[in-house]
Amino acid sequence: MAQKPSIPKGTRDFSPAEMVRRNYIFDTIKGVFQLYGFMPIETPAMENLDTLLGKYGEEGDKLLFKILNSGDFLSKADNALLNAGDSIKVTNQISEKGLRYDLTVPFARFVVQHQNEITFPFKRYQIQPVWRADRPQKGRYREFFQCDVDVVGSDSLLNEVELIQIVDEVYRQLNIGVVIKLNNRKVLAGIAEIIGEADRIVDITVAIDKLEKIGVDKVNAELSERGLSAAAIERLQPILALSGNNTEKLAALSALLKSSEVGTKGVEELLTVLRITDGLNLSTQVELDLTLARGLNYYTGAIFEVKALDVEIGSITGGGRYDDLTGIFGMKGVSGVGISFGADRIFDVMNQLELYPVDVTAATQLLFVNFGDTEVAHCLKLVSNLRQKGIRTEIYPDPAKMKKQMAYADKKGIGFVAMVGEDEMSKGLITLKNMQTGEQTTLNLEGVVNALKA
RNA sequence: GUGGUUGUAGCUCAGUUGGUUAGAGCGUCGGAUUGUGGUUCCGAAGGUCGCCGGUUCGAGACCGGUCUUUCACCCCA
Repeated sequence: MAQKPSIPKGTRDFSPAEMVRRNYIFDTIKGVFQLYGFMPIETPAMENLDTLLGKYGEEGDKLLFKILNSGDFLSKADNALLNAGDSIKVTNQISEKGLRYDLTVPFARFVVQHQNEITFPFKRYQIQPVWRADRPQKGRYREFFQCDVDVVGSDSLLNEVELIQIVDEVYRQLNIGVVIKLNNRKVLAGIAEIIGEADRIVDITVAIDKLEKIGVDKVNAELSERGLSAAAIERLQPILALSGNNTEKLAALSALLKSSEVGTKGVEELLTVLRITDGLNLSTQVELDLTLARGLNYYTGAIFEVKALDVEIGSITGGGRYDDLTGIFGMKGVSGVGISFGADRIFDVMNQLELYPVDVTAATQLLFVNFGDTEVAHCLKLVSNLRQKGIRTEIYPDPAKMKKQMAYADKKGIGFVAMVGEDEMSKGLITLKNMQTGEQTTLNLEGVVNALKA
């Protein structure tokens, strides 16, 4: 063996057995999306860098995969910058395209670009890979699939509720136990406002997002490190200490945020969403979580995150409302809300918990043994006939030894083998072997169909 | 981007304080069985020990770099 070929860090190959399982996940998600009236779109893997840059924060920009310009790209670069080793500025000169980082921003670009062809509210879903130049880690890949559903052009909170229903339905079908965490950016803005640090909302949210993980003391320490005043941190404490069920938390929050207009609006939104979902008999628990703040900073209203209950793997679905994403591309006043299912993490969860139904295989049902040219010519007709009846049928391509052909069927998990040699040909029959029981019977075509359909 | 971890046959892994020709199980291929798989038996193929450099009479083992794996941090699906 010379050098072993390999694939880039953080990417994966998927075998047939894995693809069958992944497709089960994609098909389930797609099915639910369609049930709620969403239509598919696709966008290119690469976007112009100016579409992507500046939408995900400073960190996000760093994690973008950039594509080198074609041709003699160095000739257009500034030698002074090259010699100075200024990677960032040189990058701008030699790269103008990048791989998409998520599906939401390309979607916003799509909406603006096609606004005259779109009927609003526009409900679309999109299942495609995205790329992030992150360091791989548990449940973290550099290439992974997102399954996005978004509604743009409607302010109604009914959309938020429908997204929660979709989450509930998808995970009910996949049989994954989850909790839906809900928060609202306006509430977070309100909190920042009443503690007198309205412009530090990002620092505040990033820190309190870690509450559950590192505890209140370390959160306070981090807030202090991020430059928040001791007085502000002091005023934040009642909020960090909030407890009880959703209703109790919201009541307390409502009082705390009374003086903040935006905060009060956020509380109202949460109340509305929770009131409606309460009446829907969902099997998934919806939990108000004020520490839920991570995620893209273009969110302006609801924020969602879904965590698996039985596997430690970070969030498997996330999303929220963004009031002005299209504004960045020159189309004001269009609000959108959406969520994204992380297919690769869902795949990991399903694998760990072995949650696939037994019949999730698209394996061949019937293999015809190849006995030679004459027999093949005869069998091909039978094969076509069976395929037309919807039976997944193949014929072994080479006149190999029986043993080899049988072993092939065995390893591929093919349930039945058909043998048609001279004898069967002359009688117009088929010898059918059940690979599980070893039982063998000679039937006509109709008999084979019945045996396979049973 | 920062810090730790990993790398030996297709896969999972042994390999002693540095010492001749690097092993096992599983898998693959062939045969026992030229119209019968799973079990059994026999046999074979398959390695630049991740890569590059260094120390040494001698390196799979030690040192440095690099890539890869994996985990944490930042951040995030």
